Amino acid sequence: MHDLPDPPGGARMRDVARAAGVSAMTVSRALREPSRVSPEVRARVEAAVREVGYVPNRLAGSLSSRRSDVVGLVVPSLENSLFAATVKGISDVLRREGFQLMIADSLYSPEAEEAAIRAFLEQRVAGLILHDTLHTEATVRMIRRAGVPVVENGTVPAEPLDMVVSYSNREAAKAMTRHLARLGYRRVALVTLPSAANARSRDRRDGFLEALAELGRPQDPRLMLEMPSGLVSGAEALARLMEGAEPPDAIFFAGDVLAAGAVLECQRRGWAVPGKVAIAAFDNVDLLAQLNPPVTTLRLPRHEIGTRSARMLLDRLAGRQSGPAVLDLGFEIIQRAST
Amino acid sequence: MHDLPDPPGGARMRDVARAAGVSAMTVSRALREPSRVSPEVRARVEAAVREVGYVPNRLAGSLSSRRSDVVGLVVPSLENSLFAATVKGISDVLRREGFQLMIADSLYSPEAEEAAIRAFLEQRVAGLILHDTLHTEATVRMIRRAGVPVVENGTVPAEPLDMVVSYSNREAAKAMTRHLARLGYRRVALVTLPSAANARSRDRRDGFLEALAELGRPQDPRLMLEMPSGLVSGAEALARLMEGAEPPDAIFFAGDVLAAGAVLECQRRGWAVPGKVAIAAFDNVDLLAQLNPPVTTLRLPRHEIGTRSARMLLDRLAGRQSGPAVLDLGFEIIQRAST
DNA sequence: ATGGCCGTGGTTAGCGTTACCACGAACCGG
DNA sequence: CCGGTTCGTGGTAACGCTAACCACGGCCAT
Repeated sequence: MHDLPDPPGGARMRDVARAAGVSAMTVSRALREPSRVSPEVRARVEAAVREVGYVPNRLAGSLSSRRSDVVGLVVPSLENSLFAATVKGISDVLRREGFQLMIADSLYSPEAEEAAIRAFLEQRVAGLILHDTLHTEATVRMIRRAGVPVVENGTVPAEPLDMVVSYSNREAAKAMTRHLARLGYRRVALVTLPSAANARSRDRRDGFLEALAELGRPQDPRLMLEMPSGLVSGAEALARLMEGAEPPDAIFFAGDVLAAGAVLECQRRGWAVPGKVAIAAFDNVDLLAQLNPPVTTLRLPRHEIGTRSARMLLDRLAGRQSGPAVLDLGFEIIQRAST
Repeated sequence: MHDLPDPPGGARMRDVARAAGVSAMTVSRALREPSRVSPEVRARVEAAVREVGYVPNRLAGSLSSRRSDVVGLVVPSLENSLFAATVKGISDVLRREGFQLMIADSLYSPEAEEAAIRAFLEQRVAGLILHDTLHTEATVRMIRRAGVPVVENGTVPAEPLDMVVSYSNREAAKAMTRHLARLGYRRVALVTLPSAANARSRDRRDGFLEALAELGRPQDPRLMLEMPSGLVSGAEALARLMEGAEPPDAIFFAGDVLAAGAVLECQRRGWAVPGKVAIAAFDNVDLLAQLNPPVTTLRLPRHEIGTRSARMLLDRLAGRQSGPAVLDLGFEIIQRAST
């Protein structure tokens, strides 16, 4: 909280009004509903605005009108480029509609998310977009009480808070697992991010297991691994899985850039991919297409999740849409040379 | 701009006051300066806050106090992970100090930046952090008039608006060019991002040329190329440079992931790096360390730029620091196997 | 002509908070 | 034991804007 040096240049609406020879109310109208003001007055007001360098005070405006044009967004991490695509999609839509974006990271912690959401509600955001679907009880209560519309993004949750725009992590993992089986791989391993604080990881693991069950294959704990995020981590996962007694013939890296790290490690070890082991990834980062070999992966509508989330939120705010809604945007398998 | 559904759950300060049996003013104090209120009253107020589910309205608070706890940040792109590190640094500091982050992308356009800044000033942000140093005249006027503190980040500008936290793109490019010369490379090529709307690219080119001049080497236009961002683009740059009559023996990719794209292309073509051609990059993205061979690059203090920028801004807001200041955080060469 | 109605602009009363000042009660040294 | 601090609290007036009325003049239809 700190000083707002308005004083010297801070022209207020009444200064504009004086300069234009009208009342403050007319200035307000000329700015927000130009059609309700005569053309001459409108021109005088516009000239006066430029003359005095007026910058409207939305704090005052929002307080008075009880509306806000700020949307709060919480992502698990600001550094992960996967979320960046979604953020970009959100921002694109908000900009066009004249909304502002307030952003915070939850660090994958529901408590940190709660703090961020509380701060957003204090700023009286018009709506929230949350990239995690796991919330504390206090968070849910707070949001309900505030009556603010919410879009959740990370996966398709069992009990949506309000609106949802996502793809299904479970279905995506299941589809890729089946795909690998169809290609003839018999021992498919799964590497996920730590599932403890990450519902998406759990969903992917569930999808993987479901596919195995459908295929009538046994679960083999030696073929499942949790690894932290990062290229190095992917290389290590590869090493660990391959040095076992019955190594996998295919590895599905269900997260982040793990798969890329593994492919690069295969290069170093001189292992043929998919000759020695096939590798599949979860997210279509462009690096995967450029690796040697290019990596089979899923195309997830990251950017569209952003645009549709923002649009859905704004529709609700504009009263164009009413109830909760769940939008599953699906996914697509991109078969490349690595499998 | 849309409806703020305060009504049902929207407890105001006076509701808390009533529940606690004190005046609204006392509630305000209990919340902001607990030490100035007796322990019993403080406890009653805290209980009342929980009881009625009170969420302070910072719009009203800021309007009244003429302070704000929101910082506006403009980055060129929300998708580029290079900026993500800086954003993260900023966010980390702001969170700890109880500030909020409003973010927008300029798309590398000064006009879009102007629009974003105007919107931020309308929201009465306490300060601005700008990742570009190229601004329209109107932008400069607006910021000056608003009297809001600003930190610029992208490079060390000729005429700082206010405060600056950065490394010098020119010095960094110069250092890497000298480094390559020292390693014995005779024909060093430079690939930059399009310099038209990107002051950083120009700075890097200037640094490169300065180094050549110091080394007494001629400029060779066939050894300079501008390419858009991306891995594919790096591969193409490599191809173009190498198919010339007198190809370079080293290429300095001064931006983004171009270098990575080039190394991957070399793998595909079976070209030894650095046997056939040496490759150096500009930014220390972790991919570069994992490629085969690992790529020589610069370590730039991206995260620290964020933390220091935020801290400098908050120091100014707290009156702990006064004048403009330029902080050059330097860089470091990481020599790896690719050169 | 005259009543009503639109199109325009002004007036008033907040929005929910904080700054500022006032006030009474304890407290304290001379 | 009394004038002056200090401490804790409350009242009031903004902060800059907008919602909701209200006023006024001109215009048409009857």
